[in-house]
Amino acid sequence: MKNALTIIPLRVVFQIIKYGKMGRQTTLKIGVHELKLRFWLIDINYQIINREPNILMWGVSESGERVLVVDRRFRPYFYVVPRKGVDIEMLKAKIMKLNNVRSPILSLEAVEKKYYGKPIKVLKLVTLMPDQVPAYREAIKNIPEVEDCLEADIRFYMRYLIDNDVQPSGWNEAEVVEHPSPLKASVDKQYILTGNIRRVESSILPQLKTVSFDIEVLNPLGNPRPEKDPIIIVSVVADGKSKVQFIADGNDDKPVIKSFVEFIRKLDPDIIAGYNSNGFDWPYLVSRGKHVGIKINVNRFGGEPHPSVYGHISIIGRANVDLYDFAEELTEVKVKSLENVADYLGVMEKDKRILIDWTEMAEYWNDPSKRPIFIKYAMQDAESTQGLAEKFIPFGIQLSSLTGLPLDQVVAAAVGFRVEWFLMREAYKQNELVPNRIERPYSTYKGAIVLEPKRGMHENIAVLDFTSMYPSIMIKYNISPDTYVGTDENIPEHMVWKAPEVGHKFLKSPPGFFTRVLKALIELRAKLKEDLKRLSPDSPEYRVIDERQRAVKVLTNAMYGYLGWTGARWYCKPAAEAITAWGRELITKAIDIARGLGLKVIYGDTDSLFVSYVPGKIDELIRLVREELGFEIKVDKVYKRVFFTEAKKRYCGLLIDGKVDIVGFEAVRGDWAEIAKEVQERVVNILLREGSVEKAVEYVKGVVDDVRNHKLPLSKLIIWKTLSKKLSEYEVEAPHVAAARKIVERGGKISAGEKIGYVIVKGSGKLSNRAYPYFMVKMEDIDSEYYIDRQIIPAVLRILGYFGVTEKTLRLGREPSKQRTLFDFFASGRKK
DNA sequence: GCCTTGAAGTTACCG
DNA sequence: ACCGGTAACTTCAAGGCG
Repeated sequence: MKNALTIIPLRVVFQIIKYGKMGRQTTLKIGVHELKLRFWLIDINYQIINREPNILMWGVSESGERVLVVDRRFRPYFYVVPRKGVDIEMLKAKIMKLNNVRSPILSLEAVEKKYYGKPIKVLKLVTLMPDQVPAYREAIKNIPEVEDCLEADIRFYMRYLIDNDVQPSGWNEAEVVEHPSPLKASVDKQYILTGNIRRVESSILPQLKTVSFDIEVLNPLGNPRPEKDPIIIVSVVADGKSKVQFIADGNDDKPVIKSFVEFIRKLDPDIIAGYNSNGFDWPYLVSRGKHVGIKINVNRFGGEPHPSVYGHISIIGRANVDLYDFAEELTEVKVKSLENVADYLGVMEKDKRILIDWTEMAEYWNDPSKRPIFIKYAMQDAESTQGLAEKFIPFGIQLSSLTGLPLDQVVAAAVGFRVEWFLMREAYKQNELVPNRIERPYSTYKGAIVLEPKRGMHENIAVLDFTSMYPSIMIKYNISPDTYVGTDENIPEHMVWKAPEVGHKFLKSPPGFFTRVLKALIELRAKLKEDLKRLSPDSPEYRVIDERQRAVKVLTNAMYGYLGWTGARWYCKPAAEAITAWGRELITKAIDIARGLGLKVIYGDTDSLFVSYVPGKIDELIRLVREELGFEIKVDKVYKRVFFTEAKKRYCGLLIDGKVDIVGFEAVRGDWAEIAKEVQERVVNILLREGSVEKAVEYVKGVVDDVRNHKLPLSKLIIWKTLSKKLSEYEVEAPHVAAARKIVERGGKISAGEKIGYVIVKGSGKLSNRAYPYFMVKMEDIDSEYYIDRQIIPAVLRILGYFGVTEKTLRLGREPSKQRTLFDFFASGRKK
């Protein structure tokens, strides 16, 4: 069955083939068999061939062949919106005067579209070459009768995907013939589209050839220079198992680069995965290649990787995926090194692998006895990368087919752009025009409510939350840019929903663009979840559909934020503002209902409420919220004990299943020293599980002692902070900025977005002066008192302070009289 | 000139 | 380059004092 014929001869069509050099073309009409080809789309681009734009779709056929499907027929276009009252035929004539042989207007027709839900007649201008679109736009938008030009900034191949409903990272069916004049491309078969192309729904993935790789550069200062520093090792994992390494002989890396390039060309992978490969490996390979005279011609056209949209590197015909892009969304991992992420995901345990800091690399490489360890380390990096690829790429594939962005782009694109491409596809299907992206000043609006927590230890607390609060609000009140009723519009009150506090109005009907999209997304997710129930959790389809429902969820939840993003095409501040206003009203009313039932409300944030766990009353609360407010609320979790300080957004609790939750505190932040986080976590555990303040205090004292005596690894003292902008842009010399400068002074390279790991050394004056990059410092230089006074004690007192523990106690000795047991502090349930 | 204080700058979290 | 709300740290400059 696997080798079943997938290319079915359909009918004989007449194919017009042009050949010959420019200006001397001969046309030939021949009969060829048209076939129906099913292929999974990996990448798409376009190329001008014979003075025509050709859409090139790179994919895998059902029978596992690499295919290139070419469509020569598609032409770029955009819309011209006439000003009110302008005669469209007159405008058409005026625009046609711009027509010329060099950039011909292929057609200019009036079409009926909708713009923000309103019917509108616009002109659709079709040109020959994609680059003529912006040229015509610039010329036309200044015509006095023209209101605006729309959709003139959509990349040609994206236009193609949208208009033909072709899905990247998914199956498509195309009516094709074998390409009469195949291009020089590394594929098994080439076809040319003669009929239709359409998407095919399927939860089966093709066998994709995947390669994971990692390069090692000998860099003495942490600042690899392509003119000098060789690529000493390239490690590769092919198809999830075969491991290959290219290792330099001495410092000559020419053979390494050359054989790696040959290897890729020969293996011809569909997906190439790296870790920070957009930021480092590919750019370095290309510039180093340039320096030593080797072309990194690894794309399916025999060309080099090149920088493309969203800061990613494009390799034509393949999906070049930088797994770091996924890691960025893993908020649990604070320092996103490959080994940390792999460890977190269970791909490769950190303490069971070789770790070599870049500072030690030269030493390992130059010492013949240590070099094998270094080589093994490099291989482990590629293996970790491969492990990450297996964890992340299935989700990326679903995001890609859902949003319509090619895999390599969707991974690199920010959330806002993913939402936007999804919306643009929907807009096309619904005959809606896409608004232009315009530059707007940043603008704020009021957000959610956060309740003042009831300080102290509470027992038996349920956490209730609204199910998808913002999407539900959007659907219920039909909030969308096209249903928004401006203050100058006169619409009867009964026809609109009016937001509390802010007073923004939205038409009750018809359903707006966002409402329709959200309903469809929510229905789709429900359907996918149903499908999951019918599948075995170990089946490949289960994984595919599960990742798909996750992708749908992510998109649904980002819809509100998108409306409030000033960079959004469908930006609509009143809509975003109304959503949060209704959200505030909702939670306030829910609190009132809870209190009315006699439930104590301990805390709440945006869409959640912490209330005393009285099952009967909770059920009643859920019912009342459903019936009186029209929203769904559910019990998310139940705490046996939960502890709040006076601070919002910070609490810790013991769940009924025995798990300890820490929210917001230092222990879950990435910018505190590991030792402080570790101690705080342990203290929280002792307190919540055992209820012993004394035990916690004793434990802290022990650690304080260890720190004083330097009885811990330096790594636990490193404070990691992101350098969010260029060094020159800082107004204040913060410690991590000062540490970063010290790296630069030493010859290292630091760029915006990097995490700086620093420690505080002994001395006087500003902290910044005493902040040094961790690799420049020895344990004996460490200022232990800083770590005790400004890291461990504050983190610990945040919790223990409530129980009467003082700084003095922790530093010097105990004050038993002042300490009470945990059970003296229950703020509820004990004093009847 | 020294010390206190509060504003400003900065980061990372919560939902 | 999805939102606002929030805690907490360090720096920095202004203001008070002598």
